Amino acid sequence: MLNLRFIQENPELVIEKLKKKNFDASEIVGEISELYKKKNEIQSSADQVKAEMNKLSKEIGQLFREGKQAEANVAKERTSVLKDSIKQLDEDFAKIDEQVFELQVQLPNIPCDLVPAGKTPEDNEIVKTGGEMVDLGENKLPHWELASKYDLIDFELGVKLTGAGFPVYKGKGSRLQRALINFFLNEAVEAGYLEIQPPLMVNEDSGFGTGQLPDKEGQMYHVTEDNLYLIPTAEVPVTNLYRDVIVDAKDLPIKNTAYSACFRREAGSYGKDVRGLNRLHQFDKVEVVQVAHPDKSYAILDEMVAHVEGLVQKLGLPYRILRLCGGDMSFTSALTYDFEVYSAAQEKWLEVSSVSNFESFQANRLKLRYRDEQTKKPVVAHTLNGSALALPRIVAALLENNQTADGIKVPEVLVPFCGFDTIN
RNA sequence: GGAGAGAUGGCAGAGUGGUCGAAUGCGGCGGUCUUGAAAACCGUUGAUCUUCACGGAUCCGGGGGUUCGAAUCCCUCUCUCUCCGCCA
Repeated sequence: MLNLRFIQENPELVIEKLKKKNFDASEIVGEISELYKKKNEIQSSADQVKAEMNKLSKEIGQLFREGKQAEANVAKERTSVLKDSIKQLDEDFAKIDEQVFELQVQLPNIPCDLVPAGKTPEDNEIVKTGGEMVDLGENKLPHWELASKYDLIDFELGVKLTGAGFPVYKGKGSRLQRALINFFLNEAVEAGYLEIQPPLMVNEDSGFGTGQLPDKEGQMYHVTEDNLYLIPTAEVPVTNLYRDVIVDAKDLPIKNTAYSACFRREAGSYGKDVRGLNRLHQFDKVEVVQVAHPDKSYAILDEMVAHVEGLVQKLGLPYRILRLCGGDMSFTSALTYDFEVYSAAQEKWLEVSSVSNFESFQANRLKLRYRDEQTKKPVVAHTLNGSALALPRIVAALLENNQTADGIKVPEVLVPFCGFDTIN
């Protein structure tokens, strides 16, 4: 969420910048401004009355100790007016504070200047294309057919056990998954990330901290009995490690990586987008998260993009990197790069990673700060994260792109992890 | 699931109605001493809101109440720990 003071001091800027996200903030910002002024007025009145009350209470205590009962009782009578007034002011304050907060959380993050204008995915900017496109010829099979041909993934069994979108991986299919997870984690650890194994369920506070709640409630599986949410990404528990934390400036950047299963309800998805591995309710992903000094966060974003690029290159997949346009970006992001790999049988690009700088948007919610070395004061940090990588679509592309008449070739980098070089 | 205990500053831990944003210890920071370091000693060390500033207000798990006055008393919720049961 955006800082209140920042909104108050830069209303025009906020409105102008949010236009790029196709968000008309003028009404909300206007209301916030008005309420904020009122809030300050109430607070200053309340503070004054409270100060008087505190003073009076001390005097009464003093009188009692001196045994001046009568004087004390006279003074007591004067407090009742103050008391009522405090109660009223506190109520008004709480109400208006709540109103401001509700408006505040409705404002999306401000996109950074690099973000291209646009409304739909077609407006995203392709910043780089890499890897070799393969020509599979006539007999190419989509990954779901390959998965069934080599008995790697059983979608029907998943339906039997749970429902659509919960595939069962078998044999070399399962081992390939495990190999990818290990490969990705090793690469991240080598790049200096600390490996974390987070809980797969989080509470409401954590959901709020990273921005899933309150708005995207419907995207997460909710265990109502215990009021816990299944994580849609390891970003949620890992970033929330730093909720309500003030870190030393010298500990920045903090680099964490985590493998986790991810759970998404994907309400509203339908059609051929959900075929095979293209869109699942449960999938595996390795995530990288960083907590950064504000001055460094954009350099770090580039570093993270380079890390993810290294992964797809090592896997030998044709890829492209997109800079998301204002209309396609998430609510919380200031700048996002998406990675897509080309799935040669489906003949389409599949999103496999999203790397974002949230600047202080999450950190404001999280109360995640670092202590400035000069001023010794807490300053809100920046947070970033990226998939490195999400497995299903990587698997889809690997199966499709590497298919031959004799079987599916496994990328060399994965062979040490899975123990075979061909699926046949 | 049953029974009990507890939640205080970075950590440990005191505080059962006013002088308590809170003793003390550890840790952190600055200094003295030292060739340097350690030890010792001295000082310092929470956050938020508000104000140009002085200052003021709020915060002892969350919410509510009693009182002139609450970390302290009452109600309620949440969470944690211990023991028993069950169990990977």
